[in-house]
Amino acid sequence: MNIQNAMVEDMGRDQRKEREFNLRRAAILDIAEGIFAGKGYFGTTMAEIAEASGFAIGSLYQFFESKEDLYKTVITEKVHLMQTKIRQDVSREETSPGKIRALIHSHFDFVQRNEGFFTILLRWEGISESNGKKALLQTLLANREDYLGFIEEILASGMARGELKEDKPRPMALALLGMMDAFAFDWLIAPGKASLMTSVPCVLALYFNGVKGHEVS
Amino acid sequence: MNIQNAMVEDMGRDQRKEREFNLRRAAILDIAEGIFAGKGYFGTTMAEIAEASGFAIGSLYQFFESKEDLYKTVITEKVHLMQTKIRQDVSREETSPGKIRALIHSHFDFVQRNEGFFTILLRWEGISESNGKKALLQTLLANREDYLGFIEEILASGMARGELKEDKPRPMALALLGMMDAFAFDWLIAPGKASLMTSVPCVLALYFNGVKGHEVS
DNA sequence: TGGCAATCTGAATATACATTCATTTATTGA
DNA sequence: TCAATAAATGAATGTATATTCAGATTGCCA
Repeated sequence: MNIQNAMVEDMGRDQRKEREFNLRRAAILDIAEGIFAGKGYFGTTMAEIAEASGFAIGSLYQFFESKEDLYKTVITEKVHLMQTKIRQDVSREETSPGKIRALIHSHFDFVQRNEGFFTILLRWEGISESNGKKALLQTLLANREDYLGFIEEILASGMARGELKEDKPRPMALALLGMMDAFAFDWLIAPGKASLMTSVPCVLALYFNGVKGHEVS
Repeated sequence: MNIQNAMVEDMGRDQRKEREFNLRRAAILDIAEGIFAGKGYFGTTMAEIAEASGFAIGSLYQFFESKEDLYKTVITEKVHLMQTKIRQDVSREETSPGKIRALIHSHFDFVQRNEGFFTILLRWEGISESNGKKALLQTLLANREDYLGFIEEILASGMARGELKEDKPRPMALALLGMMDAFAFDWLIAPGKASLMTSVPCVLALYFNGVKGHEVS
C-alpha cells in the first residue's frame, strides 16, 4: 500500500465518518424540532432531547455547543431549506399571477410537511442577544425581510407586465405574507385537520380580488 | 359617633384602601408590561420588575400570586380592554364596509397605543398548562376565535346587505386578521416609525379589492 | 488479539431565580 | 403617645437544569 492509496482510503474513511456524524446530528435536530415545537424553548430540557434521541446528555454537546445553538440550528436550517424550495417552485412559473399561486402553494406545502418547525417559527421565541453569533431574532427578521423583498419583486414585475394593479409593492407583499401566516396558524392549531392545500385557491382569490371586487381574470 | 357612622367611615376607609391597592397594582402591571415586552417572559425576573416598579420582591406577591399570574394578568386585562374598545368603535358604524374600516382603524390605534402589549401578544409565549387556571395559551386562542367570530358576523351581514361578495366568512375574516397582524408586526419592528394609522386606507383597499381587481365602490 | 484513539456517558457542578417568611416599618384608633 | 394591626422588605431557601469532565465504551488497525 503506497502513500497515495493510504491517503485515498483515509479520505474514504473520514468521509464515511463525517456522513455518519451528520446523520446522527440530523436525527437529533429532527427529534429536537418536535420537542421544541411541543413545549417551547424554555419548556424543553436537554435531558428530554437526550432521552428522546437515544443519546446521553453529554453527547449532545458533541454536535451542538449549547442548547441555544441547537435551537438556532433547528430553525435556521429549515428556514433556508424553505426559502430555497419556494424560490425553486416559483421560478418554474412564467406569469406573475402564476408565480404568486406557486408561492402560496409551495409555502403551504412546506408548512404542512414541517408542522413542528412552523409551530416554533410562529412563536418568535426571541432568545437574548448573548454571545458572539447574531441573535436568532435578527436572523429571523432578516429572513423575513428577504422573503418580503422576493414577493415584492414578483409583484413589481407583474405590474410592469400589466398583470396586476399598479400600487406600492411593499404593502401588497405584507398583505400576502400576513394572509398566509393567518391560514397557516389556523391550520396548525386546528384539532382535526383538513389539508391546508385546499386553502390555496381561497387565499389566491381573496388576495387577487378582495372581499368586494368581482373576479378579474 | 354611632354605629351607623362608624360603619360608613369604615367603608370609606376600605374603599380608599382598595383604590390605592388597585393603583399600585396597575402601576406594577404597567411596568411589567414594558419589561416583558422587551425581554420576554423567561428573560424577565421578578427582581427586575420589583426594582423597576420601586417595590421589594416580596411585595409583588401581595398583588399577584406568582410570576405567571402577573404575566397572565398583564395580557388578559389588555386583551379584554382591546376587544371592548374595538366593538364600541365598530358599533358606531352602520354599513358593513364602514364597520370594517372602523375595525382596522381601532385595531391599529390600539396597537399604536400599546406597543409593549402587542410585542408580547405577537410572541405567543405559551407557558405550560400547569396548575388550576386555564392556561394562558387557551385563553388567547379562545380570544382569537371570538375576534374572528365577530369579524365573520360583520362580513356575513355585509353579504346579506349586498355590500360584499358572497363567500365563506371564515376565510375572509382570517385574511383580514392576518393582514392586520402583518402590518402591526412590521410597524412594531420598524426602527423609525411612521404612524401605523397611515396604513389604514391601504389595508382597507387591499382587503376590499385585492391586488388585481379594480376599485369597487 | 491488544492497545490506542475517538466517542460516549451521566453523575456532579455551578448558576440562576421564583418563592417564602421572620423582621422591620408604617398606619390606625384610643 | 402607644399598642395593635397591616403592609413592606429582602436575605435565605429550594428547585430546576445547562454544562462539564473523569472515566467507561467502542471502533480501528497491525
